[in-house]
Amino acid sequence: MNKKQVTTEHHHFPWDHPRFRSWIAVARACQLMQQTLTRELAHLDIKPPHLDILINLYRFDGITQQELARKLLVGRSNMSMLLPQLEKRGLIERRGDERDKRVLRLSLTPAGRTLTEEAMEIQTALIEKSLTGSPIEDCMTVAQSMERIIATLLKEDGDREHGPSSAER
Amino acid sequence: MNKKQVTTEHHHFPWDHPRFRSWIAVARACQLMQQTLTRELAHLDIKPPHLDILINLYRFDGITQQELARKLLVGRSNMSMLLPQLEKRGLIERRGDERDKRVLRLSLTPAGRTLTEEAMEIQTALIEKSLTGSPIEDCMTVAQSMERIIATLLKEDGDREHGPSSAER
DNA sequence: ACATCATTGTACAACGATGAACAAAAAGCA
DNA sequence: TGCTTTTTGTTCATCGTTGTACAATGATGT
Repeated sequence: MNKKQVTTEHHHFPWDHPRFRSWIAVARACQLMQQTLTRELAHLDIKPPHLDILINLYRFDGITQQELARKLLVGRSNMSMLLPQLEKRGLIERRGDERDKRVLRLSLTPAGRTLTEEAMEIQTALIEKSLTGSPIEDCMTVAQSMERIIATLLKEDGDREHGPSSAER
Repeated sequence: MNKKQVTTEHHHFPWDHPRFRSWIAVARACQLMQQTLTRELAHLDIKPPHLDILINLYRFDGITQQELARKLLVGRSNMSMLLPQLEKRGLIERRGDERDKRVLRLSLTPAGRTLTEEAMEIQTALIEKSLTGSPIEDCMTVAQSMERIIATLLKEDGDREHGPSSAER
């Protein structure tokens, strides 16, 4: 009687679906990771959104606000709110492009680069610590699944709006 | 010289770490899923946070605000802001417990239950559609990895605060 | 050249999430 | 009993995110 007499696979409730349960776990893990990162980043006086920006400037010097927003999957207005803060703190610079006077090209200051390296170290350590329980091959499986999901969602998402997106980060 | 003379595995940059790249994919997938769900839920006039609440009331009738907040991994104040909205819309009820006059016990109204079922259908469909590219066994691997991450983060997280947490959702 | 449309960044109002401070009720302990 | 501590929920200020509307600039087409 320990099979609960459930012989059908009707899945009356969402939480009986294996994919649903999987995704809930993903969402909760993400939420927790974000909260933990927020705490561990606190003494640098930055938050995950700022770090996302800094890392992208670290990789892609001279990027524009538009491109940055697209990589981070956020709206342009978001960048217009956050970037002036980082600029006032002397972490980034915004220079207008001469050939296209609409765009602002972004780059890290030396102080910004130093801070970014410290913050990336913290983030990397946190991720390593959280994922040491999972073998590398499992991580690759996870990555593949997530890439597929991203591709699926981005397809119907990109159709409706901002043109061809990449979001490679 | 196109191998950049890097023969070691030193991983100078975070994005060279396989676990780091895996996690970035997870975070981006989560972000996209949330945005997509927000859009598909729009015509019901609710957002993912509301749905999270409703689903938990659907499963755990008579739960308190504190318990609900702990399951959702958010602060109590958050519930104090959101629940009155849902109550005014006639989707939930809040009745004071007689034996403990501090707590408010939450339950869905018939209208709330109906709406929750509609919303869950939308969410389930979205998840199924996004994950059909991944075989069930991969989903199970993902779920296991995420559970491990949740356990790891919750351990050091629960130490600092609210006592024993479960967050089973 | 001129009109039209698209793109880039900003301003603003609305909303969800957070942490701190607070009041009320309960629990623990002398 | 009376005191302290804990728990539960609320209030408030702050912050990140979104969508809309807008101005400036560039691109396109006639």
